Amino acid sequence: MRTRRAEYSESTRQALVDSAVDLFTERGYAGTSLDEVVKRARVTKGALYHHFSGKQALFEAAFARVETKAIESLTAVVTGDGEPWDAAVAALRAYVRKCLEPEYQRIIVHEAPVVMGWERWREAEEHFSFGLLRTAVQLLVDAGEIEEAPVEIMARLLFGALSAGASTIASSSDPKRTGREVEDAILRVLQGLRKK
Amino acid sequence: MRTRRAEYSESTRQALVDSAVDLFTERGYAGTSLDEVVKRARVTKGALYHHFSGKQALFEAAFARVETKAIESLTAVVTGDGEPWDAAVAALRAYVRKCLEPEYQRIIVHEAPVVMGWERWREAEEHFSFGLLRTAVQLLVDAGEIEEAPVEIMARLLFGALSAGASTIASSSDPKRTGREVEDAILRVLQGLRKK
DNA sequence: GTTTCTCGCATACCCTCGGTATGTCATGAC
DNA sequence: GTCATGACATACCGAGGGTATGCGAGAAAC
Repeated sequence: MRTRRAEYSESTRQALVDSAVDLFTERGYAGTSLDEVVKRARVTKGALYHHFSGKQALFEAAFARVETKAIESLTAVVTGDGEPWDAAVAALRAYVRKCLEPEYQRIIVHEAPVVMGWERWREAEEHFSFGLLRTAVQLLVDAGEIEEAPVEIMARLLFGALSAGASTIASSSDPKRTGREVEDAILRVLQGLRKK
Repeated sequence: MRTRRAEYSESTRQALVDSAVDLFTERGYAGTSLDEVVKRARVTKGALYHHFSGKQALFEAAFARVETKAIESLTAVVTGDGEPWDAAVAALRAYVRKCLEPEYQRIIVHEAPVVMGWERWREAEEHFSFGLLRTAVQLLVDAGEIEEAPVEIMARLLFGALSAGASTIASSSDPKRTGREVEDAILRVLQGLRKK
């Protein structure tokens, strides 16, 4: 039986992470002060330091929150029914759409590599979206849809291209048109890799 | 006739930018304090604030320094002699090599999008490496080597993929092997876009 | 039911660092 | 030689991350 105290504690922690996600999305890591985070969560810094060792740890919790939510929706797409090719195309589309969400783009794509450092970010991503993307590429290779290739590398290039594409769409004056162009370009690249 | 004062002033400014490049490369923007930059340049903060409106302006000067140097070497490759196809391949190779340089990777690829904000970074890159990469893609389209396509978008995806590839090489335990794999993968992608 | 313990906070404080305001002096103009 | 200017140097301030300590609500023990 879970105590009321444990419940309150967890609720406070959630509120802190929720507030951090909102503020990091809006202002970035450097532009967000811990005082604002705690104010928004209706606690004080003591509570924050009780749950997290510092600002970076809070960021990593925010990162994990956003990515956990992301892979919930992406996993079904990657491992779903249908031809491997169609599943891969659907996964890439879904990933681009995910990158268009403000919190994913700001926290995962833009801020995390710098805040966490590239290597730590890369390592974390193995268990989240990048891991899924690599699975999608692996499934294509296994199904014989594309030539044998170092899956890791191919997935890395795709990951870089997709997030660049999404950032381009997000900052476009005509996101619909840019979105179609990005999608077409990605499909062309993928088609070019396909075995005949 | 240039005065001695003007000369000293320019020398001080250079020293500040040089120091900033070194420290931003080593520690990133957030991890570099202005006191360290001025100490390394053998001046005080008054001098820094005379030449730059703040830390961000100093970063932008560092960015411009690193990119100006980068395009010096990249321009010849993009617009050099030889078949358009070969020139494009050479340009991509040269760009990956450039991304492997610690200062380019840290300041341009990792830090700038966050410090300057994605849109400001993108705008600045139009006049630097990205602009050159787009030229390379444009030359391929003009020469009929690849199908008609929105050059801007294709260049953006490539830019994202190449910098992700370079970051992967830089953090690899076997950079030589990873380097070859990245190169092969990029060539395959490019080959897949080629008109038959 | 009462007392004691624990831990989840709240508060006060400290130091670093980006930025501001003011003063000084080396250089250049006349 | 005198005066003006601008290229600095220095002192100061407040924001913000982090540390240390105290308090009290909830849980456990009796």
